[in-house]
Amino acid sequence: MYAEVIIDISHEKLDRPFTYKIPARLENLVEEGSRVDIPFGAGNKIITGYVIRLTDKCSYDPSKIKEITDISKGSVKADANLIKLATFIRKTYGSTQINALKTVMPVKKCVKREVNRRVVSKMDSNKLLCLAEEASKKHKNAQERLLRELIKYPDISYTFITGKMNVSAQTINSLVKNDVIEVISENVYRNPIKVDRPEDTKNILSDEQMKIVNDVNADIAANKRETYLIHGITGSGKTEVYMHLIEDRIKEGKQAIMLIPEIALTYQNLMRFYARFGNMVSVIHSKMTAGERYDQFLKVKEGQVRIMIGPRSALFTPFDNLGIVIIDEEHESSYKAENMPKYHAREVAEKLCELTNSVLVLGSATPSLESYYRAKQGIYKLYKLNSRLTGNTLPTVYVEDMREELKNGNKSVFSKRLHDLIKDRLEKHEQIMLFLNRRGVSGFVSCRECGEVIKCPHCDVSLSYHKDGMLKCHYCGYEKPFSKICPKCGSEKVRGFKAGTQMIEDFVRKEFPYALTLRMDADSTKKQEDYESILSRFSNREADILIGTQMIVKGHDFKGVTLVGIVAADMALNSEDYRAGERAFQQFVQAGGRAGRGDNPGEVVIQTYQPDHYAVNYAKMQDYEAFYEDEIKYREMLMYPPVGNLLGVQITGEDEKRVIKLSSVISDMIDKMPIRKDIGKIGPANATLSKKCDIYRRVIYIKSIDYDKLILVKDTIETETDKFNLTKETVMFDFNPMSGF
DNA sequence: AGCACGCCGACT
DNA sequence: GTCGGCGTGCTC
Repeated sequence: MYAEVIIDISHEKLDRPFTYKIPARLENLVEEGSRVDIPFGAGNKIITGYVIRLTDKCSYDPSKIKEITDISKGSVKADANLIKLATFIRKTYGSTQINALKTVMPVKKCVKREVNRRVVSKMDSNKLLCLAEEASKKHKNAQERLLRELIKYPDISYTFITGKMNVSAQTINSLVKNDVIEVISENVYRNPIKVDRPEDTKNILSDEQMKIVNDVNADIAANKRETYLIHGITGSGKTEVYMHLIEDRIKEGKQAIMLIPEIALTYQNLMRFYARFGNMVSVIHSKMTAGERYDQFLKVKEGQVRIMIGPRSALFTPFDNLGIVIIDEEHESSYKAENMPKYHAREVAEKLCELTNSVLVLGSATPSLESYYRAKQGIYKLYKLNSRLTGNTLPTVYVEDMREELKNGNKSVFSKRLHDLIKDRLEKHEQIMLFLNRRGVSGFVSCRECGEVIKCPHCDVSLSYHKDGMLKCHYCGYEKPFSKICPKCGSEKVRGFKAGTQMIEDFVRKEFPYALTLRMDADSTKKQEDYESILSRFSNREADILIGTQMIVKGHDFKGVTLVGIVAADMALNSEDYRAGERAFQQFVQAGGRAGRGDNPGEVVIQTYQPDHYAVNYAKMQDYEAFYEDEIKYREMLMYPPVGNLLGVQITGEDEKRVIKLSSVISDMIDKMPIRKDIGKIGPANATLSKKCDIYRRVIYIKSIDYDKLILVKDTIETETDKFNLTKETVMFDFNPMSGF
């Protein structure tokens, strides 16, 4: 017997099956999906590979065929469906076979828990100095170095000592023995969510909810496999529908996968599932180690776990009898993978359901254009949940024209209405959320004399001013002290334009000194715990106002919030890629969904310089349908997804001239292709972020009605550029990108 | 990706 | 006459 093996080296030239002989002792142990150790290359180096097929004859010179060494220890074989899924991913998103396999395979990597070790001094500095001098006399150089460092910093990270300071673990241990220092280890990752079971509040379904559950169940009973899109406004009880559908599949002896955006993977959101289903539920999240994730998959294999909840990777849970896949907040961009293979969870889920004869349920308050388009075409079945369960009305939305405010002499960041409403809510002790867009989160620094903007030397972005007197780059972390002197004209007129969450916080403090504020952005939430603690503090009403970026929009329920302010809506409207309108509309509606989830009705204020923008208008009316009709016309006209398809080609490298040259060579290549007349080309041009961490970035976009033509374009570019043997430049592809490069 | 084979320059 | 540079090609 022979096995076709994909080897674990990610290179196009090796991206094909290699045939190996199965030795007699492994005869019945090697199966499709097994992870095996194999000798490879002239040096017969042992590497791992994945068996994708078993066969009894081989088309290769038998004398050259080698034997499989062994089945990899600690591996779980992937079932045939996962391999088919990998093949689908390889074809659709153009990655290597091994990368596709690796994304779907339950692999046990290092079991080691990631820990953060610190060395802490147990002595005061005088004692340390004595010890250091003593060590010096005895020529214990390493010990002396460490002791002197400890005088300055009594708390140093372990890796810094063994790495940068070049002090061995031996030295550290001897100091630990003498009770001079101690080593403290702490887990970097938070513990998997603990289960205590609150009361299960199984709600009686409304007629709208009941209809969905009944329809889906009827289809399944009739052995019809459909995809359902639930368009339900925020607070309309989608989760209850999901739970009923899952429960019914469990009763049939089947299993369920539910995807939720990473950001919504919080304790409070998961509690309801634990309450209803107990330890049948398992959760994976991105902060888990590969080992922890693998353990969850083991529990699945043992049959303990029947419901998996998690981000897009939960799709690859090795269930043997899957019945349903649910994708909540299906419009979320986090369902698209950001590194290779750049798959979209919705599309992969569709394929998975087809392979396993499962049903797919998508839910969102603001469906993606893709899904709604399919629903309109009758590919998906569309359902609406139009009433909020608590009977609350939708929030009132005000659009404030900031040009008018300026004309009326209001130079503050808040319009009169927002200012008055904040004051009103503070008096009533109700909570407020203020949003700012991700882009432009931080203020920039420029010279008032010549207009020079201080930029990062490594990236094409302006540096932002921080309270500690430093200028920082949000992309590469570069920082330098702030200086008043302009590097270009030499004047002393360099000033910061604060435009971020910090500025809003300062402004609120000045304007409403008695209000308690919390701020949430990339700076204040370095660690996951910070993020969660801010949210729970706000939820416990420890603050009146939460100021943040997009991250606070998503799926969090704060009962006390009755006012939401979108301080600068324009940043969402004015980004250049074709999804800007869709994203802006989604953000406005989702933000509005945060207001008035408790007993009091909510109000939303959108501040903008473009009050007539269609996304603003439809958000004001809370009219998804009308927004869709407008947006789809624009996509149709320009053949953008979901009507057409788009391939992003990104060319990156350190040498700007070479990158420009390569991008135009690739552009010419495309022009010479026989199918040129069937496809559209945009570019080459600089990427939106034209330089990041000293890497120059250029992009070309290809438009085509036919997805397969894009695959052809990608394959052609790949094989052609392969011939150049590029070492310094890289070419990357993104099918139907979610955002511009 | 890694490793071997192979064909040219500066050294004992 | 030899050691070693890394260009080209193959890996079941």
